Amino acid sequence: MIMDMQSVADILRSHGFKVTPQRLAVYDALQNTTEHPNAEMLYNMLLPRYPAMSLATVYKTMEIFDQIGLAQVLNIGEDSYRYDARMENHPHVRCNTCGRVDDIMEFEDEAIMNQVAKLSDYKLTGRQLYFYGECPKCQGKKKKYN
Amino acid sequence: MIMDMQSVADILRSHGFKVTPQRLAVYDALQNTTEHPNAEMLYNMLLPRYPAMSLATVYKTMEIFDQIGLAQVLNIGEDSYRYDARMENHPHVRCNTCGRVDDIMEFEDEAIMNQVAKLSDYKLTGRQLYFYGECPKCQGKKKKYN
DNA sequence: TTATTAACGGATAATCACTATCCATTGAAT
DNA sequence: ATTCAATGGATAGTGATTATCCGTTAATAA
Repeated sequence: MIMDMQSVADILRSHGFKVTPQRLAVYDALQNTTEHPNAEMLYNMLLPRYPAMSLATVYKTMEIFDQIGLAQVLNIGEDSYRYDARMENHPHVRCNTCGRVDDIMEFEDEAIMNQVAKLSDYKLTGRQLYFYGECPKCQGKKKKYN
Repeated sequence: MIMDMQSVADILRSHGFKVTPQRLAVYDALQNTTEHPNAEMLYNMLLPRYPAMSLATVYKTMEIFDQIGLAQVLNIGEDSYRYDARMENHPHVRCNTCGRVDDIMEFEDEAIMNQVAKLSDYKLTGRQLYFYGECPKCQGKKKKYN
């Protein structure tokens, strides 16, 4: 769960990818935020320290991270993908008012998987569970999204 | 759950939208398929009978249906949206091999909603549950997606 | 340490699903 | 039947993501 830069470098190399300052910087930025940034948010987070950073590099890096299991891609029903460095499969909640996306950790989903497997006849390999509502701070405000 | 064309017409009118042959045709096509088509699939389904149909009309119609509760929009992690005329909230499963998307009906999700509400402090209003795996026909074949 | 080279980063063009715009046509209220 | 705002179709525009190109760099070997 905790992933230091040495481990990230090892995983990159073990999959035949080079270890570059940009890739480590992207990983570091993603790991040190809880806001599930999209590519542009990551780009803007990195720009102050890496003025030469390119948005294309962020996309290419995230594609690699997704491939080799260093990040997962979220499709929360917005116009862009969001990224998450937490690799344990867990549900997400988005606030319809402020747009923030939170992790739901410690969610027990084995019962769900069994129920779905039984109802569907599929051999299940993954899942994405998204919930929508009002976050604690926004309850009572007027909706902005959806 | 069963929605005849008269009811569709009434719902459109009651929301201030006009009833047009195109809108009824789109609804009819969507209701009579189980494959969760995206806009282009719907467009191609309609083309033989409505040669003047426009892809833009499909998109505009689906946006209205989504607004007034005649269809729901799915984000299954593909490059396009899929649509579903079944309005009861229910999970979906996509086959990683053939790409088909199936409904999971009769899924009991009250326990999940309660669990998530407790873990998140959100006031929940909706959810989208997506599962991935191999459909019965594809089990044993080699993966095509993801 | 240097040489070599395939992979990489950055800039930018291209792609493609979706949306906005424009205008002739049409549903529906009078 | 008349009127007119809403609509459909054609098409241009948008914006997130991807592909391309080329000078640079990480990694391996000399």
